Amino acid sequence: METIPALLASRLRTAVADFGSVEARVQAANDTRFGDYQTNIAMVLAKQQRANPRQLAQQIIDKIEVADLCEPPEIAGAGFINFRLKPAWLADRFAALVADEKLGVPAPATPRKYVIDFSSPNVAKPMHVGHIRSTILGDALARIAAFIGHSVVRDNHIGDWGTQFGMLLLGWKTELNRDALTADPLGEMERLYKLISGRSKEDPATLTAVHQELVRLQSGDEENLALWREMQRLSQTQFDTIYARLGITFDVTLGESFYNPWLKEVVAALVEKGIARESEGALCVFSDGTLPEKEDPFLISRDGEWVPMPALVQKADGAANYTTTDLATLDYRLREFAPDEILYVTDGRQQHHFRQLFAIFRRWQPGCAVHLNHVWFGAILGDDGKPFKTRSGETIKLAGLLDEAEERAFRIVTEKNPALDETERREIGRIIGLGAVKYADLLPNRQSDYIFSWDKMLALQGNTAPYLQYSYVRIRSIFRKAEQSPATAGEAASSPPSSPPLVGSSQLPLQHPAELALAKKLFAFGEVLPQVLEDFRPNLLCNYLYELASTFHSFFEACPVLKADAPTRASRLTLCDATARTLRQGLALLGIEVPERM
RNA sequence: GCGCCCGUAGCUCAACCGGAUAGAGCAUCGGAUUUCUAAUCCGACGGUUGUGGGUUCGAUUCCCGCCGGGCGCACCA
Repeated sequence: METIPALLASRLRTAVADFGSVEARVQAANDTRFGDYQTNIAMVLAKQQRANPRQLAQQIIDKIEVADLCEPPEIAGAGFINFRLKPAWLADRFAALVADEKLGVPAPATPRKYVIDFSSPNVAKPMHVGHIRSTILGDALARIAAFIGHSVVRDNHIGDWGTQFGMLLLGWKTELNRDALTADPLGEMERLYKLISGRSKEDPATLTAVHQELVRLQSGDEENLALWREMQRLSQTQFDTIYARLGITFDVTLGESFYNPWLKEVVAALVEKGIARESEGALCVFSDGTLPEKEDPFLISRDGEWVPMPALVQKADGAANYTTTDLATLDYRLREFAPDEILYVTDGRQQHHFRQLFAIFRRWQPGCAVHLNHVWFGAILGDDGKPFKTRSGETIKLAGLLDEAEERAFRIVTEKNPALDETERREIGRIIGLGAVKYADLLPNRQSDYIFSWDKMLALQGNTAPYLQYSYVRIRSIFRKAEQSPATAGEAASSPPSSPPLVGSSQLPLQHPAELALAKKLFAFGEVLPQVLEDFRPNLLCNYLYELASTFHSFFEACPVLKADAPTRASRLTLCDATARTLRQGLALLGIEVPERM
């Protein structure tokens, strides 16, 4: 289903063809006084041709053929062209929207294949608040891309290899508390890591022992490998528990270690192609001088001079590192999945790493058409504006955070709706608590740092998940009542709000301003979703859903549904049904569930 | 020092590749409920968009300088 702006834009393109070539952009009017949609095409064209914008606008209006869908367009301000849709067309359009399973989201011109690399926890470390944004953001993007009609591979790249295992192995062999391991495996492994890490900073002998354990692991020592596998297994169990709670799945879960067999080849290929060379014992990639200095990821300015900032692909001790693994991973993904796009959802501190990685890859495989995107995000901060930690300076564990969210939500449900039995209150608390956490994380612009606040996150007023869920609940309540009361012929959608159109297109008298506002807001779902994927910004979807919910609540207050006369009642029920479906689908795309009552 | 990001209402944040009178929520104040869930709605208050220039019909948005903050800067990932 084509969106309204796309429809108007195509009409504009035809009308403007004689005047020059310019991209026709149509957007929803920001004020109903101006109509429903607007374009600044005449002003853009006028600037291009040093012509009078209002005159050009008039010429465009004279030529454009839109009489079937809107009133004669009007010129306003410096040269805006405003469109006001005809009520009859609006009604037809609304009927089509209601009948559309995808709620007006247009099919992509060319479906693409996305590999989305997100979450990426580390073995032997509990998942903490630092993992939440990658996990939730990546999941939302995956859901959105799939819903639009792209194909998606969800790829969890586990940190299962690296120098931390030297510490863990030594700790495991010398300090392991079996009971603690049984009770809380990740807590115990974390304790061991911290213990040895602290000790090795002061004691050279410990440091040597740590290094020996690492070397033994890397050279294939059976005992160490077995312990390492045990740590992996215990960790994966914990990850799976968290992902199950969050409703998140992966198509591919592979550790960094999986790519070890290819590391030598990658390095050899880079050397052979002259991309990497030896420097201070390490193998490095230097600038090839094709980029301006400021944009070159292999240069850095020191004291007014541009000096090399190479990327290491092999350390002086012969071991590979992060960059090498990422190159091997990238190559593997291309061979295995042949994606059009790869998304790396990580925090913003890794921007330089990915710029280097992408640049090396382009030199290594110049013909490859894949788009590489570093979808980065800002930090989560505490009240003090510093990285979010507990009072004692510990990182906040994800499992505990989710527990607390559910518990707080449960207490609120109990307070608001004590009549429900405890099982149901628990379930509602779970849905609301998890929804609140996810929504609070997705709402800010992803590149901003944001301040974590329990109160804000679980606030039930304002732009929050519970507010959106409540809109849905109110609608469901209407339909429950509609079933009880003697329904007039042929309406009353029963349980799942995915019903077919309740009435025919000719019977949708959208007249009340609140009805029209709601219908127009519903049209916008299909306009917003592609934008979300364009810049990987789910916050646009959050804002849309909030506006939709807010528009619905206004409608709900202004327009009685069940008490309205027959044709109005039917059209209002249809509005409610479409709103419920859009809210439920929109929240589902953010990984958020809706309760039937709350 | 250099690079990236940021600076918008008392607080937390928006603003769709430059668009019309910069929007929300929280907080504060005032109103609405015998009516489909008041976890709601309606209204008021609140701004020199850090600062100084520039480009433009038009700038929170683009360019330059300055002030302030965060992050990063070769053998960790």
